[in-house]
Amino acid sequence: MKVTIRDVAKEAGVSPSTVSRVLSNNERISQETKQKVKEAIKKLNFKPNAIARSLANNKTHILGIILPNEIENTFANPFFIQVMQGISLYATQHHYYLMYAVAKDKKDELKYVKDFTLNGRVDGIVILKAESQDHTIELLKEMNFPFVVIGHPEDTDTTLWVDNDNESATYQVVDELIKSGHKHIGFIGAKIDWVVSKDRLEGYKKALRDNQIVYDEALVYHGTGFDERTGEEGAKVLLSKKELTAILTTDDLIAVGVNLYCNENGKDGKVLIGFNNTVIGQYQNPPISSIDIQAVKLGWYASKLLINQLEGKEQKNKHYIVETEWIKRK
Amino acid sequence: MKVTIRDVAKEAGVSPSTVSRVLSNNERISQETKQKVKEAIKKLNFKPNAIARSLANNKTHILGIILPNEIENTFANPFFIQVMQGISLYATQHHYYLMYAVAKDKKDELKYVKDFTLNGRVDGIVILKAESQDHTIELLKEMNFPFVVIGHPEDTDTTLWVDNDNESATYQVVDELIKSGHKHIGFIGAKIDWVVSKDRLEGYKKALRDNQIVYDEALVYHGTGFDERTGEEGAKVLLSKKELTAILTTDDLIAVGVNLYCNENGKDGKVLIGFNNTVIGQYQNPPISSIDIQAVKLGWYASKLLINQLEGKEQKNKHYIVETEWIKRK
DNA sequence: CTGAAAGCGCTTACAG
DNA sequence: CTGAAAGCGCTTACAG
Repeated sequence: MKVTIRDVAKEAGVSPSTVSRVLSNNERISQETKQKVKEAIKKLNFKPNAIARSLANNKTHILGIILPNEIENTFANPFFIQVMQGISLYATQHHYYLMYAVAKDKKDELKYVKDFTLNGRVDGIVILKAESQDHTIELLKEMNFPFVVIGHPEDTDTTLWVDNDNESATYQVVDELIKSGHKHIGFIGAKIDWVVSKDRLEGYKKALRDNQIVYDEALVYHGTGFDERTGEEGAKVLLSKKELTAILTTDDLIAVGVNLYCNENGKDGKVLIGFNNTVIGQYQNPPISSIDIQAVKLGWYASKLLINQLEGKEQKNKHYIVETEWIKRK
Repeated sequence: MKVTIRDVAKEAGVSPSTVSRVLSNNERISQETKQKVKEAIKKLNFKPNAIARSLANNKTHILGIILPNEIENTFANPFFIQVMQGISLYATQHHYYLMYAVAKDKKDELKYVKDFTLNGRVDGIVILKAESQDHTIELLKEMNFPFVVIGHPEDTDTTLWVDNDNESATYQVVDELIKSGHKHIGFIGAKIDWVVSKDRLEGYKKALRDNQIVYDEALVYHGTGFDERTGEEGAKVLLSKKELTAILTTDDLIAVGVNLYCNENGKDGKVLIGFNNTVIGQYQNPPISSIDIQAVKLGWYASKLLINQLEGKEQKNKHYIVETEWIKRK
């Protein structure tokens, strides 16, 4: 039923080896036989079996993407699908395929990584969030299995990664806010375990310091995730202690939560800034300013780094910093 | 380096065939040898190679998901990632894996479907959007390749599919609006080529008819996608012709666009309804009512239908209707 | 430039 | 209950 390389060989009057060589574009094949084989391939509508190739080559040409544990809260956030799109953009152009798995928690994540790698399902892994002391990353390194991290792993030298410069992004915002007169600027972030949270807080601190403003813990709140609840909770906690004129949050959804709390409690008129430049921030009332992290590009570069490594290409850059863009609104 | 079934066989003092039988839980293996083999597997930390298994079995245990062409506009919409999560939920429980591809347009979609199927990369395909006269679906049927459609294909008998009852969802809303006094209800939808658009319009029409209201084309606008632009455009067009007290749209993002236009042009105070129950609608000012289509469930059932078919299970239901829920706000 | 043979790591019908 | 052998559909080192 299924047409194989043998059928093509018979049709073209050559050996299977020759057909295989034509398929892989081997140069030591005469134009003439190449032609014959190509015609036979066309005539029989032959498509090489990807699985058999993988087995013979010991390469799947598949990348495995692990969507991280906290995703459920965050599924409203277009970050993940945009990253997946970016990964896909580069990968398909270079004839790589993509598998994904949704991990319920960190343990689940490890399970999938083991499954994907040890059973030979994929050639490389894309990790979508780095924690400090990340067990998944440790395992992958130990196994010496190719992977790339979107985010900022602790070990920045040997690991492939792509990230924004989150520290300088928040630095820039806070610095500008201070220079335009704001004295009490709040910070509301997600889990402080996440490297991304730490980086963003660091820029906030540094900007204060460089402007001779004393860092005040009472203006900072660490929530659980990139969600509205964190925003509402954070606003409630911070605003009960201090008067703030601006609040920097680490996600548009958090900013939306803050906005909600402020509107409901007559605390409006504050400058609010989020991250990710989502539609939801854009259509808030008032619209929320946001730092665009360019998730598609993050995915694209991650894909590029990993695939280059898999193809054994020399690459000077073991990581990329994707520019952020502060979209000011109102 | 890599430990294979032969190493395990040697370690356990049996043949590779026996190891294979233990792996596949063949019943005709004595408890004793089963024990020996299991110990050897553990000792050597053996993991069977998925690719080799696939080749021998002629089954990949992989499902291919084609994310449709119009997705770029719609990436803000959590629908796709939720569906992917739902598919994953059922699939991983049943030891299936997932590949995805992002299709730029219909032609691209066909290309991926051909690639996935003809090269033997996947056992089944999930299509995320049905058009009328859908070439992808036609091809899959012609090839007799297992697939499931999320949405409502034209051929509802032989094809596996999962959908909401979009017609009755809009019927219910419009009927209730009329009964509570609304006489001029607008309808703003995405491309009318899409089956989902047709179904939603159909429910609107039927509710009018059942309430002895004449259908007026001037109250209906068909845009290009599930996006704000369609909403803004639609609002502009419809509201220049008629006074409307309520507008039913086929997506929260469309409703957001309508809201924007209304707020900016002093046309506020209208009852606005969207689809998908997204965070963005929820945090609009005023919040937008929405019909929750339960995208995770749509994915879950699609996965279930397809996998059951692949496993050769008898199934009476060749399709599922996932309940919608009208989330009323304000 | 081309072919025969062995191999990738499994599975399974056949034989015992 | 278990093993030897052939096979899944490719690739590639070896020989010519």
